[in-house]
Amino acid sequence: MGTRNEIAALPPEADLARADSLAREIFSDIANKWAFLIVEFLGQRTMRFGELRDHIGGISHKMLTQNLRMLEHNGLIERTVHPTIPPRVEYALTEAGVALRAVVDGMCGWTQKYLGHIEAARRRG
Amino acid sequence: MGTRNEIAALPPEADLARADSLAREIFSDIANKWAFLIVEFLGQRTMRFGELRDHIGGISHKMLTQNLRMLEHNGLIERTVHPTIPPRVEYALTEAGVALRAVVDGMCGWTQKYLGHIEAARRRG
DNA sequence: CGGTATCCACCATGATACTG
DNA sequence: CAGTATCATGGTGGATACCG
Repeated sequence: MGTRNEIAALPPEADLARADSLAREIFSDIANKWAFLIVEFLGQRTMRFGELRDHIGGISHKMLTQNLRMLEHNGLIERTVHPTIPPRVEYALTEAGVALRAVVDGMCGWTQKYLGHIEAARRRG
Repeated sequence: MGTRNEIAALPPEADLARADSLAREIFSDIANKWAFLIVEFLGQRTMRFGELRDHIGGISHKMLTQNLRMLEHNGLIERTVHPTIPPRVEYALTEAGVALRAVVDGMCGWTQKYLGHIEAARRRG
């Protein structure tokens, strides 16, 4: 996506949204704020469970676990357990995760770019 | 916020995630499946309420209304009422919405590209 | 430290009905 | 056709506690 031209010709991908149910299911799973934030932070570097929780902020232990499991199940992140005491568990993006990171970064960039626009819209309506 | 980033050259956008609460709030509002699907379909063309509902599929009247209001409130879509009988209401993307569409398209493309990868991951784990 | 399980409050959501 | 309101209800997600 990144530098692909505007809206010009944006074909097949478009109908993914209504396409087969598996694609739709995956799309719905991953298009949520926690998944995006996790991908964003793991995109910066590999992190441990606690680091991730602290960086994200405002996420409960349970939600983080749940989303990490979901992302792992879908092959976006890889979980490495170091059998030390205390345990050390590292999470890293897979290739698919890195690819998604580009999308999430696009969204981050979008948010920054249109922050003013949005504030203005809110004041109006 | 830190304008320096540890990784290659994925700039400031990265720390938006933890940046000011307004950006975070907007990010969290919009990073959800319904918002994405609405943006995706309105990106194809302007649509009426019912059309949108039918194209998206599986969304309740209430959820659609709610999300449309949220997107309008944030200045991503524009609502035009034609005072006919029966009423005709058209929804279209604003400039900000069109820009977000690029992101959503990226996500659609990603989903298609990694569908096989994901299926494989699911079978394994 | 990280994971799992349990409990429970609350809210998001769907269904339904009514209005303009 | 589109919007709003109301209601119930089940599921989401937070808090807590305990395990490895």
